[in-house]
Amino acid sequence: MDWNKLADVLVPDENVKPLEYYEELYPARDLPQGAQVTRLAPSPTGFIHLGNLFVAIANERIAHQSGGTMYLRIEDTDLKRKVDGAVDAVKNALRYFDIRFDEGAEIEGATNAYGPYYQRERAEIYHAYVKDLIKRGLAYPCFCTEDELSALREKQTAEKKITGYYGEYAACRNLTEEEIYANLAAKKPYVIRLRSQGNPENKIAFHDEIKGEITVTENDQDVVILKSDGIPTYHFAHAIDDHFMRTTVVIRGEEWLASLPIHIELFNVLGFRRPKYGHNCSLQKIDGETRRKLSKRKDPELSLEFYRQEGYFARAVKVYMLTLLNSNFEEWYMKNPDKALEEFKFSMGKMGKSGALFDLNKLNDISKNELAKLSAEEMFDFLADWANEFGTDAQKAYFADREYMLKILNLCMGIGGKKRRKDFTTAKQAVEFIAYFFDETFAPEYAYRFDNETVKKVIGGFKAVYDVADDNSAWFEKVKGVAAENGFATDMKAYKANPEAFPGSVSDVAEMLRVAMTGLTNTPDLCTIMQILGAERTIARLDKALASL
RNA sequence: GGCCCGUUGGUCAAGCGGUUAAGACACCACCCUUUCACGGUGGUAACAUGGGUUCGAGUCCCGUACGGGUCACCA
Repeated sequence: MDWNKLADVLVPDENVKPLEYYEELYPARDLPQGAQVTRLAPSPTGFIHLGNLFVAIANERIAHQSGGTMYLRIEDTDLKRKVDGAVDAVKNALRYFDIRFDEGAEIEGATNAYGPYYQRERAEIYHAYVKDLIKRGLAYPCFCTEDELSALREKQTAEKKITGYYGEYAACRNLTEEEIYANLAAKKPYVIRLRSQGNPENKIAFHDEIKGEITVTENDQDVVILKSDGIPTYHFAHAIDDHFMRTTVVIRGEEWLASLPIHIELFNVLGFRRPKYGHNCSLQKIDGETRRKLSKRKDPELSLEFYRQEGYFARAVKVYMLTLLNSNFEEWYMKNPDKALEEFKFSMGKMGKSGALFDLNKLNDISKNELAKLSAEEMFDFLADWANEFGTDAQKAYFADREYMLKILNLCMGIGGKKRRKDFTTAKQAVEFIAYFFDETFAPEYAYRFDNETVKKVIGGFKAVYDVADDNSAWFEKVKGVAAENGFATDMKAYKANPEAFPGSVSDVAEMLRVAMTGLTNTPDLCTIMQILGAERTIARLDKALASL
C-alpha cells in the first residue's frame, strides 16, 4: 500500500501547508510561569444552562487567578445543531454573570492570534494533520454506510461483543489499494478513521486534576476523525485546537471521561503534548425518584435565560456556583463577606468528586443575603431593569415615580434599621411582593384567622382612631387600644403566660389590620406602610376591607 | 451488558488511621421584639453493606448493593 499516494489523492498538497507552518503560526504563548490557558468551547445550539456556567466559572478562575488567558471557541462542527445568534446568546448569558473572555470568537479588542475560533474555519489545519496521519498509515478512508454500521452494531450486541468499529470488525481497515481507488472512483462517500494502535487490555494510570488518580483503558476504536463532509469530529478537533491554541488545562464535564482514551491516543499519535484535564461532575437534579445530570433537552428551566427571567441576582447565582464548585468557598466567604469574589483562591483539587444536587433553597438563601447588601438605589435599578425587560405594563409603571419607589424599598429592605430585612429573593418576587403599594395591582385575598364580627370591630375600631400624623409609638398605642377594647392581650408576656385568657394578642390585632391593608400576613412595618400610602388610601383600604366582610 | 466514576443527616458538605463525626441551607423549639421581619440560642437528623488489614477504620484493601456517566459521521 502506497500511503503517500493515498494521502495525496485524499488531501491534495495545494489544500494544505506543511505542518511546521502551523507550529510557527501558533507559537507557545508568552505568559508568566504558572499561567494557565483555559477555554470554554460550546457548540452553538443557542442553549446555555447552569452546567455550562458551572464549568465556565471554574475555567475562568483557573485562567485569571494564574495570570493566564481564557478564550471562547465555538465547536460548530455539527451543522445540524447550529442555531443563528447562538454565539451572542452565549456571550450575553456569560456576561450577565461577569465571565469575561480574553480572546476568541466574537471577542472584540482581543489579539485573537490563535484563531480562527470557529472550528469550521479551521478545516485546513485539520486536513493537514489528517494527511500526515494517512501518510504514516495511521488513518484510512472508510466507506461503510450507516446501514452497514448499524448492522454491525446489532450483530455485536447479539453476540454480546463490545460494539464499535475496531479490530476485526473494522472492515475498511484492510481494504486493498484497488478497493480503495475503486470506491473513490465510484464516488462513494467516505470518512477518515484513525487506525488505532491501542489495546483495551492495557490500563493506563491517569492523573485527573479533579478526580485524582484514575485508570483508563487504552483505546482500540477506529474512531472517525473526519466526517464525510470534511469536517472533523469533536475528538480530532479537540486535539488539534487545544494544541494550537496552546490550552494548558481543559476543565470539562465528566461525560467526556469515557472518551478520554481516544483523546490520549490522538495526542500521542499527533505528537502533541496533552493539556491537563479536570473532569468535573455534572450538576444533577431529582427527576421523580432518581437523580440525574442536568440535561439541555429535559431541563429547559435550568437555562441561564430562566434565571434572568426570574430575576435572579447574578452575583447570587455566581456565589452559589462557587459554593458548589469549591467546598471551602463558603467558609471563606463567611469570613470575607466584603471581599471581591476574585480574591478567593480557587483550586481544582477542592472540586467535588460526586455530582451535586441543585438546591433552590440554598440559592434563594444566598440571593436574599446578597440582595440585602444593596442600597435602595441599587435595588431600584436592579428591579427596574428586570421589570423593563420581563415585567407587566403595570409593573413597569411602578418605577415611574422614583421617590415613591425609594420609600418602599427603604422600608422593605430595612434600611436605616438595626438590621436589614431579607424579604427579597429575586427581582420577580420582589416586584410581585410590593404590588400592594399600588392601587392598580392591589388585589387582596383577605384571609383572617378570626371571625368576621371580630375583624369588623378591630378594623372599624382602628379606623375611628387612626391619624396619619401619628408617629410609630402613638400609632402602636392605638393598635393596643383597639386590642384592649376587644379583649385582646396587649402585653405579649402576659399573653404567653396565659393564652387561654384572651381571644388573641396585639399580634393578632396587627395581623388583621395588616391583611386589611395589604392582603398579606407578612409585610414590613405596618405603620410606615400606612404613612407611605397616605391617609386617604389607608382609609379607603380599611373601608374596602370592611365592605368585604 | 462492557468500561469508567461515585456513595457522610432531607440538601451542599468538612474529614486524609485515634474527633463528643465540623459548618451552611431547610425544618422545629425557645429568646429578643411595638406588629412583620432581622437577629440570637438550642434541637431533630448521617459515615450504603459484608468481609478483611490494624491496638484502633468514615478514613486503607477486596467483594456486594445502589446511583451516575458513556458506548454516533453529537458535542
